[in-house]
Order: sequence, then C-alpha cells, then structure tokens
Amino acid sequence: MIEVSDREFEVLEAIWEGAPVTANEVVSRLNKKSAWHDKTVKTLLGRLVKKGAITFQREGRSYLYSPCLAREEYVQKQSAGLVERLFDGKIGDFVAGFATTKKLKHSDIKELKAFIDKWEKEND
Amino acid sequence: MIEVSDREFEVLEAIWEGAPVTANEVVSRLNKKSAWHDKTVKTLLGRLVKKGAITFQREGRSYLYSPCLAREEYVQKQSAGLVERLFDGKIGDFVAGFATTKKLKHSDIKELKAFIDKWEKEND
DNA sequence: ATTTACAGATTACACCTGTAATCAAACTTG
DNA sequence: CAAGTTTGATTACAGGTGTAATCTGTAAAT
Repeated sequence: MIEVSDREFEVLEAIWEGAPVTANEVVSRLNKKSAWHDKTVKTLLGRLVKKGAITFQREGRSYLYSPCLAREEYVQKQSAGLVERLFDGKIGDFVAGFATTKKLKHSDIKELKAFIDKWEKEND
Repeated sequence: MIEVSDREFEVLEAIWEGAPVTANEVVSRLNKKSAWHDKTVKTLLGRLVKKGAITFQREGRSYLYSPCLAREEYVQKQSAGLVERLFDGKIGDFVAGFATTKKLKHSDIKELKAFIDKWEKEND
C-alpha cells in the first residue's frame, strides 16, 4: 500500500473531510485543530500527490485535491496490519490487550455485543 | 514513548523471544524468518540502546542485550494509539471495521464473547 | 610476542520526514 | 503595461531510517 507519513496522514484526514478541496481550505481545516504553516501544508500536498495518495484537477489558478483511496480502506488496512504484526492476526487478543490499559466503558461492551449479534445473524 | 522504527521493532521482537541475549543469537533468530546482514543488526542494536529501548551487560568480549520495556506494554500503547487516531477511541468501531475486510472466524467470535463474559463478571 | 579474529563503535550514504523559504508563472490592480 | 499578489514548484536543511563497510580494541592462536 501507499505509505504516508504521520503528518501526511493528518493532511489526508483533512481532505477526507470533504473533497475536492483547495489547498487553502485544507490549511483552514488543519488549523482548526493546531497551527500549520501553509508552506508546510503545500509541501505535504505535493508529496501526497507524488506518492499517488491524492490527485487534483486544475481549477483556474489553483488546484482542487481529492483522495485516491477511501478513508475506510486505508483505516482497515492499517488495522489489519497492526493486528497481524502485534497479535498474530487474532482480534480477540487485540481486544483483550487493549482492555488492560484502556478501561472499557459499558458503551464499548454494548457496541461489541451488537457487533457480535449482527455477525451471528449474518453467519448463522 | 520511545519511538522505534519498523526494522528496529523486528529486532526488538527477537530480543523479546528471550533475554538476555547476545547479538549473534539475535541475528540467528532474525534469520529464521528472513535474511539479515549481521552488520545491519548490530547497527540496529546500537540504535535501540541509544534510544533506551534495550540495555546490555558486558559478558566477556560481547554484550548481553535485554529489553527495557515489556512487549505487552509496547503492544498495548500501539493499539491504543491506533484506535484513538483512526476510530476516535471507539474499540467497537475498530472491530466492526476490521471485520469488513478480514473475515472473522467462529473462533474469533468465541474469543470476543469469552472476553466480554470475563469483563462483565469483573465489572458487574 | 606477533598475527589474527571477532565484537562493538564509527562512518557512509541515499532516501524519507518535518518544516519552511525562495522561485517562477500567472493573475489582479493601478 | 508595470507592480504586487497568489499558487504551485523547487530548493533547503537537519534529523531519522535502512543497509552496510570500515575502524579499533582486545582476546585467541601460533
């Protein structure tokens, strides 16, 4: 898969918020969370284009950027990779390990149960 | 937390297999999976020491390396970080997302249920 | 004692990252 | 049309990464 760095990922997130989008809008979105220098963002946009993670269409003097892969797709690959690397692919181990540090809430358990019910209905 | 690179992590895994351990034994363990040049491994060991991820005691002419943090600890922090970054901390979303690509097996579901039972017993 | 071997330390080097500044082309404004 | 502005492109530069080769000190062998 295309490898994006930490900072590049943050830029990607901003693009996933809504595309196509101008560089300036990306800068604005990012600055809602923390301070980004616009030159830095432009550089990262360029690198993402070069890596094939995003594309653009010229719109007058500027560009409109769009992601080349859906957030879900990216996120799922990252998840699968981590479970594979760290838990030998066993999601149960992941959840158990996760729960030893991050205290789960009742709502988390409820979500898990809902997921299991759904899975069992679909897979009798 | 201490940041270790991908390759450094693989070396760490070899050390976690059993420590304290000599550089040569680390090389051997790594070569069971894929080819590693011993010079490269030595470099990575040095970098891990410098980062404080591992330590060593001199043993005659060579060193015996040991990890400075437990695998569980490292793995849990990585897990928590990923769930936080990609799923806003919601583990249910993580599992649901994970299941859309990696087909879960009955054994996975069984593990999840066992985990939930345990959790519910502990948290009435 | 001199040579040899081996371990870790130092050096190498290209590519990636984070963080921008500068350049150049086009667009706007006077 | 000339000057300033805006946008992406190019350049910069230090520190990290992958992948080793070379240096250096000491231990083993002759």
